[in-house]
Amino acid sequence: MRKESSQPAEAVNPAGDSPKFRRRADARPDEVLDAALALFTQNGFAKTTVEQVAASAGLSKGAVYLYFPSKKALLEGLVRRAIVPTADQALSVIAGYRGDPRPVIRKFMTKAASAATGPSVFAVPKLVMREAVNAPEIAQMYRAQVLEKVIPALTALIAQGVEGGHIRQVNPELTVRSVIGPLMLHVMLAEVFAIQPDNGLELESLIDNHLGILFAGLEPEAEVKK
Amino acid sequence: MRKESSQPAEAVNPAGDSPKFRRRADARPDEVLDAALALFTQNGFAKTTVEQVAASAGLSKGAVYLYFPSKKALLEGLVRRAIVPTADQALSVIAGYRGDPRPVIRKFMTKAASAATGPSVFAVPKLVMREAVNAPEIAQMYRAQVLEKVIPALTALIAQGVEGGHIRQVNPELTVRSVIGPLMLHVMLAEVFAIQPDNGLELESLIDNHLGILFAGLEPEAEVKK
Amino acid sequence: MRKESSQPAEAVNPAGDSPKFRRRADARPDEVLDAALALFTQNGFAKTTVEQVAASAGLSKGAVYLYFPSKKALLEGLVRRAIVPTADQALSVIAGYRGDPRPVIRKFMTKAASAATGPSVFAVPKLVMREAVNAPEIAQMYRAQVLEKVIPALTALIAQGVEGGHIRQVNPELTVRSVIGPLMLHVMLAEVFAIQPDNGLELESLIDNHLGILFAGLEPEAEVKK
Amino acid sequence: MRKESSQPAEAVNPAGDSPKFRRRADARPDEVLDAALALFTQNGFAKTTVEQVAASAGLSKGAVYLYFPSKKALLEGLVRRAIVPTADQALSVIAGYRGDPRPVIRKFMTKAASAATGPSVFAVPKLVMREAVNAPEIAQMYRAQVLEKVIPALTALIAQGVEGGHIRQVNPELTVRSVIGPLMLHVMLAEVFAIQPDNGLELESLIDNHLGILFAGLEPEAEVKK
DNA sequence: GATGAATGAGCCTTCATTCAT
DNA sequence: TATGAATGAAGGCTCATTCAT
Repeated sequence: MRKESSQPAEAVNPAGDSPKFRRRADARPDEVLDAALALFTQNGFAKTTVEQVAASAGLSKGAVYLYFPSKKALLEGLVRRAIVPTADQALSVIAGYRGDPRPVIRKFMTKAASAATGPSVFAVPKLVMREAVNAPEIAQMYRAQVLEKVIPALTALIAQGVEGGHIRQVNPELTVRSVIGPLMLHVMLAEVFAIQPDNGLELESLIDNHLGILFAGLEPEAEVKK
Repeated sequence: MRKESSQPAEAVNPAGDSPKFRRRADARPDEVLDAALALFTQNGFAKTTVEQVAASAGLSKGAVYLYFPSKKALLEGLVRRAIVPTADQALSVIAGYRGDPRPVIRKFMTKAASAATGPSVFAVPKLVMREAVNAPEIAQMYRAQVLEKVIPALTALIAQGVEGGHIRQVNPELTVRSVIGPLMLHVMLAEVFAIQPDNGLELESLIDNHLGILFAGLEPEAEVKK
Repeated sequence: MRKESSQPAEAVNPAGDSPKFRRRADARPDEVLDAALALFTQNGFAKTTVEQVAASAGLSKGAVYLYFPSKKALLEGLVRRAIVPTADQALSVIAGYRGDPRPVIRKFMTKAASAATGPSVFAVPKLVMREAVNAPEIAQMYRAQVLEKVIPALTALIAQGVEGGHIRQVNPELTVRSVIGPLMLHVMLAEVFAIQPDNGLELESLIDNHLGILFAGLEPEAEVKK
Repeated sequence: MRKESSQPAEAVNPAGDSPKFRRRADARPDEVLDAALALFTQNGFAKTTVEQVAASAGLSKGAVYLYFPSKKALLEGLVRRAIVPTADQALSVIAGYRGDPRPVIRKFMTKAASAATGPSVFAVPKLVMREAVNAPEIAQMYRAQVLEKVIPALTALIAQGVEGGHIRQVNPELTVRSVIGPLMLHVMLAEVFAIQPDNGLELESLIDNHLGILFAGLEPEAEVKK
């Protein structure tokens, strides 16, 4: 339920941990990032002090700088850590699929939603959106590493669906917004404004309702009055 | 030497309430807000200094405090100023409508999109989203004054559409996300990450494509394979 | 005995100064520099904090930054303020003189020595020497603005003396070291190591003794056993 | 993997006092000092970190503290190491000489200059001058161990030369400045400001030119117009 | 002896806010 | 009203020094 550390943190220190003052070796950077993620998410980047991060990770302020050269590097590290699994997961589902895109889209959405149970999965994207203005390099990194992989893949998925006649003639690029947008808004409303549907933030229901409409709307023969 | 406000500030205050030559009268606060909006949007709240706002509005730093008691009050003022027209516009379209909700939804979306040509319409909501964490009172205000008016209204619109048999049996609350989400994502991608479809940020195309799918998906008889 | 401010500080505020809280207008930067000079001289640049400078100038720490953008800018300002009078004074004595250089050298040395009564005249050059390593831009500035004016001028003075047969055939460039070096060493020993001749730091005696030897050594007919 | 010291560290400790294979034995402190000298000279004391010194000496940061109790102790050690040979060399030349001081002065200057080919000889004095303010104890040490031996010795040398009628009636204490000052200035200009005569930093030429003038100026019969 | 992770004090710099004029 | 000099609190970052291993 916690980080998927890029370092094999546990393997390094397999023996029973001694109480207070142990060199947690390579686990430390990840612990710092965990603390940073929690605080950045809760209070925003600007309002979080390095000292808070350090304290929350059980270190002194100076120690943070042993692992990250600057406060901004924490943000960058956070994004970098989240990037690989995210993008890979997404792409592994979509990769080179041919046929009706709807089952794949459902799988994709379900995966995203189930991952979203823990707070950490959407935390980074949200952080990136919020801080993009103040840290354009990081926004750029996220764009290059995540968005420009996931969006084109989805676009291609839809495009081939159109070409294969599995779904209606739609603009694939724009349709990607129709696929993801509702989920994003749902999460945003909930986490930014604490606005939830009456019976809670049930991602499953949201996805069911959303895909019900979306998939019907993509039916080839569907024709509508305006 | 004074900056000409980009908003027709005079129009806001059309009544002849200035004695003889009061300098742009009560337009001043509005000019300050204009400056603040531009800077907050561009650089974020935290990275914008009061002095920058003052300079950009053609005032001295101290003068800003004649109109606004604190920096945060600028944000609040910005939101407050944007709230009334936004909510009213939205509600005036939706208010107590009975029948197929789709034409109304189209009108609503078109209105939003056409207003969005200028940067200032989505600027405030985006600002609020970004700064909600740091200024919960303001998020709360926005929620109370805008979201909790617009969302329930849309929900009701959809609900009565379902009840009247004009659209399929969907969850109205969740369907609101399906209506608005794609537009929001479209704008966010464009403005935060500079990701646009190949032929530019055409809101019209987006809305056409989006509503094409959405409305088809809402057709009462539409039934889909999964 | 104090600063030769480049700003007409007194002229700005001619009326009788009111007690505590007066805007000292353009005098402030100079006051800050005075404080900085004293502290940098006494404790070195690195060991002096901006807060000390501020306190010594009767300001808050933040106020220093109203006048100087950084701590290093204080050093730069110090040097810049000292540069113009120094170089000009020196050059005005030497400028385009023709004939026996010795009287001019005496005048030059006397001027330097008499100026050296106050602490501030040699303070800046000493500061520059000490901090040259840490602030190469400043060393460069001093070099360009002072040294590369004064040294070539003295070199030319000596060169024409040699050509005119007023002094012996010496290497003018190297002879400049023979002219200035003893004075510099004298001051350095006194101020860095508190080493003074038995009867105090009498610059006059030093110059008399030094020029006595130097001028004799420059006599055209002088010929020596080794 | 260990750095080869640029100084013949072994030569310092020629006696066979190492058991079998003690790693470079007591050379370690010397290597640390070598590294410190290089870095202090290049970047100044304050801007050099202990870690840099350690790295440059091929040790860990902690190991430096096995040999020197503090950073300042490095400076002290540097000075202490340089003191004995310097002072002794100087004094051995001058000690109790009777007669015309000029040949001795030439020998003294030549020795200093030839030693100055390597950077290390003047490095310590220059370091001391620069850091004297921040480390008064060290300045005091240098003064007591070097300056107060060398200067009085030179003074005595000149004094007996005057008494013996070998040179003109000059103030011996002040004349010491005339002897050493030019060399010091020459080196300072070159190393602090990179100002050299047209044909390079030829100490030989400088000394020839300088002593030519000086010795002529000290001639007993020399009498000059002012 | 040797390592290097960790500490903690300290300094430069920024900026919202105040207030004498 | 309006100014802008001045304040003071706070935060990012560095680095000499310590200490468990």
